[in-house]
Amino acid sequence: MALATIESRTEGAAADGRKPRRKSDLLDTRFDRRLATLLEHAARIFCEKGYEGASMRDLSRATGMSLAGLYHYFESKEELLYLIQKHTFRTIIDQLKVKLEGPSGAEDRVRTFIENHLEYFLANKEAMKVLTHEDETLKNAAGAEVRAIKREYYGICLDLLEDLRRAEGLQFSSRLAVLSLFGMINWIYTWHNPRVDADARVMARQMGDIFLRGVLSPSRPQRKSLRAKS
Amino acid sequence: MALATIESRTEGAAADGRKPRRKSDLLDTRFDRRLATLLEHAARIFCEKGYEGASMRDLSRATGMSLAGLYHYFESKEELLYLIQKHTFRTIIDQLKVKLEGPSGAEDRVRTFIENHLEYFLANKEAMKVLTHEDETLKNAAGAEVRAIKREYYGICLDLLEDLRRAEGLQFSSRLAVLSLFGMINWIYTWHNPRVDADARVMARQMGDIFLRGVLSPSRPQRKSLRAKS
DNA sequence: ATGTCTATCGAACGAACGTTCGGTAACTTT
DNA sequence: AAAGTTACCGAACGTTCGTTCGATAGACAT
Repeated sequence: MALATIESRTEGAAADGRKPRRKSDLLDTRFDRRLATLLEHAARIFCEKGYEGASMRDLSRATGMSLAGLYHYFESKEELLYLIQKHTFRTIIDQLKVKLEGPSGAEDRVRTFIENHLEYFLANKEAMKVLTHEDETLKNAAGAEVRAIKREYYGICLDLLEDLRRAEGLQFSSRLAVLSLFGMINWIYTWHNPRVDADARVMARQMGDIFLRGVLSPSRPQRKSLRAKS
Repeated sequence: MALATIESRTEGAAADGRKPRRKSDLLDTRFDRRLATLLEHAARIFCEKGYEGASMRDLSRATGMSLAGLYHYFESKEELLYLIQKHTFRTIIDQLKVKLEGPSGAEDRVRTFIENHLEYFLANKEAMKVLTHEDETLKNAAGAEVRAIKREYYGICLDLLEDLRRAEGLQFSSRLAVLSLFGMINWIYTWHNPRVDADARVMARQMGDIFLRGVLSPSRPQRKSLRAKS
């Protein structure tokens, strides 16, 4: 039930039932800009204390806006999380699609995927941690919508890997490959330290090496018996 | 301050300041057994709703024990999380050490690590998700202790990988390798479905293949130029 | 039989939570 | 100048939270 409002708010003002706006859309963008900075603060707070652990009073304190004033920009704490997750996911997907537009080899395309993910992840650590960590937090319609976007992202990666598998004439479980890759590149939010770790470009190169060699190498004969089997 | 109590409770009753127990230790084990089942229920609830989202009333309902009665077995919700995390981590490490006792090749030892991790993970999904997901939740002394155990576990894996690197005369960043591996094997809690995915043994084999080939393969010449670089 | 210890409970406490209400001051449109 | 809209606020509401208090009933020791 909340989703209807959510969607009308975020999917273009022209579609909803209100009167046509006569003022310049400057006011519209002022609203949007203010909302955007609220979302930024919220992402930081959700990142630091977790969604459940964060309070509206935390956000009020961080933004200097009164508790009641916040509700002028969204209608619930849940919608806050929804807006953060949806925007973050859409942005990373849109950015990826642009980078995949030109023709390129199957391996390069997978490397582009990894690089795009890590670049966006490290440039938007807080929002990406909220996206990753609060994966199962949203329920109902809003949760379903975010989960659908996630499936789209997963599907793109799966397609890239299956293209690669076909191009190289190899055999491996695409599902396991995607999920292993996602593990590698998502887990990063638990450990990456910009003062000791390389930047996104370099790390995409290194992780891409590990993953792609692992997936592309022919299975070499086991040096030793791998435990009793058959 | 809470940690002192926590430690005296969990590190053997003989060391604390109480009178020597005259009753048979049957009562002691009854207490411990009851506590253990409470911890099991708590792990399931923390797993389902997250630590912050779970309430003591949830635990009371799930166990059939009154809200007040729970506090006979631990002194705070925080200690509950601490006990779950500490016990889970210690058990997986102890189990690993046993399996690593015999002499074996460097690669097999890494495979043993992966297999042990996945086996324990899938056999104790709930506790392991709580361990993984509520990584940064505990603060102060209890948090520091769990973090120290985690560092021990990380260190074991790092040593195994450096042994392997030396044995094979290869060059790769051990830090990145460990953390990539941890990503692969920890991320599993977000997707593993026993009805569609293989069991721990098989998955350890497959993930081990990807990871080890990736780390062990010599860097093959790039088929295509990898973007403009130099 | 009496006193101590263990396990448990109903009821309550104060704090914090997400959210709402009624108002106000500034700005826009008429 | 009047009317309407937008952007906010202080104060409160009802709920839920983690935790504590005082009591009780059985088990065990003296």
